[in-house]
Amino acid sequence: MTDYPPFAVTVDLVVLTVRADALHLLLVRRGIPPDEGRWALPGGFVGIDEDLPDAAVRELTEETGLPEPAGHLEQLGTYGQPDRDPRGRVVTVAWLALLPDLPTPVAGSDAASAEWVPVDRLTPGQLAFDHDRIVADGLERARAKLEYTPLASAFCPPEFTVAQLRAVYETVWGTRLDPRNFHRKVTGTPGFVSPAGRATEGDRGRPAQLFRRGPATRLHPPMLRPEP
Amino acid sequence: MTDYPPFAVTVDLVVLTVRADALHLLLVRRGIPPDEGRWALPGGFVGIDEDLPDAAVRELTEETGLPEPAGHLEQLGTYGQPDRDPRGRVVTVAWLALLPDLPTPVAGSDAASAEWVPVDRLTPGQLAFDHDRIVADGLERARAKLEYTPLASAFCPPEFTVAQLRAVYETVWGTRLDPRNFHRKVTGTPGFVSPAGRATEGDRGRPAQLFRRGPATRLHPPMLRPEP
DNA sequence: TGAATAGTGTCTATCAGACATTATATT
DNA sequence: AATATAATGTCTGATAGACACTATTCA
Repeated sequence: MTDYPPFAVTVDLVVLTVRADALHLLLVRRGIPPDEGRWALPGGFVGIDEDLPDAAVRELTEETGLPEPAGHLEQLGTYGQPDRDPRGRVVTVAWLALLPDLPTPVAGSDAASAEWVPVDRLTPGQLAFDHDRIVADGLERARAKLEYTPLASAFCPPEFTVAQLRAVYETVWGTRLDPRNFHRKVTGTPGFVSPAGRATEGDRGRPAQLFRRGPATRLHPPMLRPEP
Repeated sequence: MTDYPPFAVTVDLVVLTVRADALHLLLVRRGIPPDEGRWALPGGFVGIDEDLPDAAVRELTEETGLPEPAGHLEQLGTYGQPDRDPRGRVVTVAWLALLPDLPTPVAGSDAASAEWVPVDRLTPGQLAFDHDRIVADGLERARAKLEYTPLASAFCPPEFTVAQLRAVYETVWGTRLDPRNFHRKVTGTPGFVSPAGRATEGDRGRPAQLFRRGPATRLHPPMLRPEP
């Protein structure tokens, strides 16, 4: 193994959630050089005996302060331009996490400086390293996956209403969807959602039925974005 | 950098092509331990100053003997289980390549032992390392991408007929598609293909119009796989 | 002329989008 | 009662699947 060039390997996380009708991204302010004081994706080095998904889950739980990572976690892509990190040759495996809005604000061991930032407030060049591009790729992946998979429910608590699910689509896509057609579509797509049997109470208006995630892993037919 | 665990980083390639109405995968027979003599994906170590896409293109051209990588190349995913390589901690960035059937057989510098293998002849456990899983992921990615992108044309030469394109879909998906509906769909989807203005000659039957790849990057509406 | 392949047309069930209507809660 | 939200129903145009038919070549 000494024959081969030595790399450092990190994981970085694009953690998205929907809160207050805006798509939010979890960012940390870097406390050490390089790029000290700038916003960056949460992440860190992979242990020499640690599997990549384990490293991603570890960073996610550390940064969010949640014992169990609810929601969804998938590999996004690997970024390894030779000059992307001034410390040397660092290849990062980026992960995309979709989480329900957390009841408690972020408070983990490393998360003193972690914050949810609305994605439409991000400006190019604002993030450290090549994290701008990683975030852009993560957003596009999330938007595309909502079309063909039931992953929108990963943004919701275990039980949710059709209106909540619709708000996820509208927020992630930045579009408006007809509530009646959306309701028909969601309840008519096999395995998308399963009735929980209960209903909401205490709100204005007629109570809404609660649903859980259904067994489907892909949507047939897909929920296509409205064309511009 | 000496503080961080040292990894080796490789690229591995899932190279697919359609020939003789069967989906083929490019494999090499390993000439050195570990797993000497077994089939494996083409690939190799990334240079310490080499970008990841450059390493993938380099391996692809070396193994296929083609100066320009026609077709399509995209990152597939990164695999880094601690025990996946007995030589030590090796993380591999896998790439998916879709190529037109090569006029000349594979003949590159390292490619003395490279061969096209029909994918339905692969048996579990046949490949070295964790390459079984990487191939499975690559196949699923290719099958899924044919639904929502015009990438099927990456399997075709620069000019192709609708029937050739249909053969790609049928081969990759392992299904039969109605030639008439397929023709209507392909020519009716904006930007999927552009007429080349010429036609085939010398075959049996009516000559077919030739097309080139269109400008679209995604298909609207998608070409959905028939449900089983 | 017959065989083979390319391409067009037609019919029908299904689906998406637009929008009216009914249902059930709070204030 | 007025208002707000949930859920269902109706209509229309577009699309997918099934399949008849026409077009153009070679043998």
